[in-house]
Amino acid sequence: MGRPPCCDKVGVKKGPWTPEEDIILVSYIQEHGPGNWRAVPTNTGLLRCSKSCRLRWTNYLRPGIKRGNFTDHEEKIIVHLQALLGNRWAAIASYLPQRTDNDIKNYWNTHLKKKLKNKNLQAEAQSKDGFSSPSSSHSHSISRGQWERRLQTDIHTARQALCEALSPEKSNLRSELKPSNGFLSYTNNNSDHPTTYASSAENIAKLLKGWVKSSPKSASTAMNSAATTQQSFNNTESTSSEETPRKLEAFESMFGAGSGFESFDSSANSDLSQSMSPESSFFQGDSKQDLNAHQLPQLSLLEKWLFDDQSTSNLHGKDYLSDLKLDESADIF
DNA sequence: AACTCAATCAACCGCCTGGAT
DNA sequence: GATCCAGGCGGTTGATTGAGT
Repeated sequence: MGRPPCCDKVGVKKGPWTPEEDIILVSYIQEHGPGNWRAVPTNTGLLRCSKSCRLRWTNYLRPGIKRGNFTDHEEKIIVHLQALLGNRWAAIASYLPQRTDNDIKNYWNTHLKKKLKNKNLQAEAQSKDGFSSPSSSHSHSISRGQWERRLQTDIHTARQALCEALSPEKSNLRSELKPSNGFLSYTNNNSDHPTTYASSAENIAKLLKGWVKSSPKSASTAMNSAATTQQSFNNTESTSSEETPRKLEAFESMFGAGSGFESFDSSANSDLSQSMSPESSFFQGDSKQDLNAHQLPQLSLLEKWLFDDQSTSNLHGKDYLSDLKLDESADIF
């Protein structure tokens, strides 16, 4: 027989997470590290499904998450990776480790889809005026040879744009995307924003700021519990609102510098590096989904091709392209 | 000030895959 | 090999927020 069920759905709480729940979850993960989600609700007393706990952690609480304000470069990367990989948000997110797949998905659905639609409309309008458009609606009627050439052109265009997005003035972003073992791995070179647990405390603090406004009573309860957990205020940077600065200081003192969460980083990051590493999430996901074993080396080829040094891009681009069987590479789109 | 509507995004749902039994 | 479950993923929903009237 298999394992017991992850959670019985009776008595499981739904809806937005409260700061109290966040604190409980974060405290538990600090102690035990992420993983074994099934045990989280029972061990913490949270009336949440294990899935919900995992989601809350991966999408909101885990360290190193950047929220809001997608940069132009990130936008370009998302657009081009979406063109290459389709709606495989986890795979796309693996190239932007500071972003969650949910965030990218939302951003795509709310912003980028519209932008691209407008662009397409413009292109269609132009084609009606006599301009030819590569994405015209007559594409289905073109011959296979034409289609293959067009595909190669599209791939080349996408690659150029992606290279453009990644270099050269975007060195800060590029520093985050380094080829490793043929794939991409994340290294955070930004000393201003180290990937420590404090960053997730900031996330919670930000959450609290909004939450305090809407429900000051329960917020103070949460903050009191946080404050009683650790009395010493060694506040370094306060993101607190003017209304509740001391409460947020209390919270940040709990999770911020010197709170012991740094030790969590060193221990938990090894776990995280597995759960968060681009290659693991990317290719584990692939292996589980539509990509078969034959397609994996092609994707790594594709990545190599995409992120190869631009100076050799044309030459190698052709080589890699010629290695890609058209029928199979078409599946990528 | 009150209302409507659109935009945003956190969270849920259902499905799939790999691993455990 | 069959069955069951945990974890992961993409699609979708619904509450909240902000802009416009």
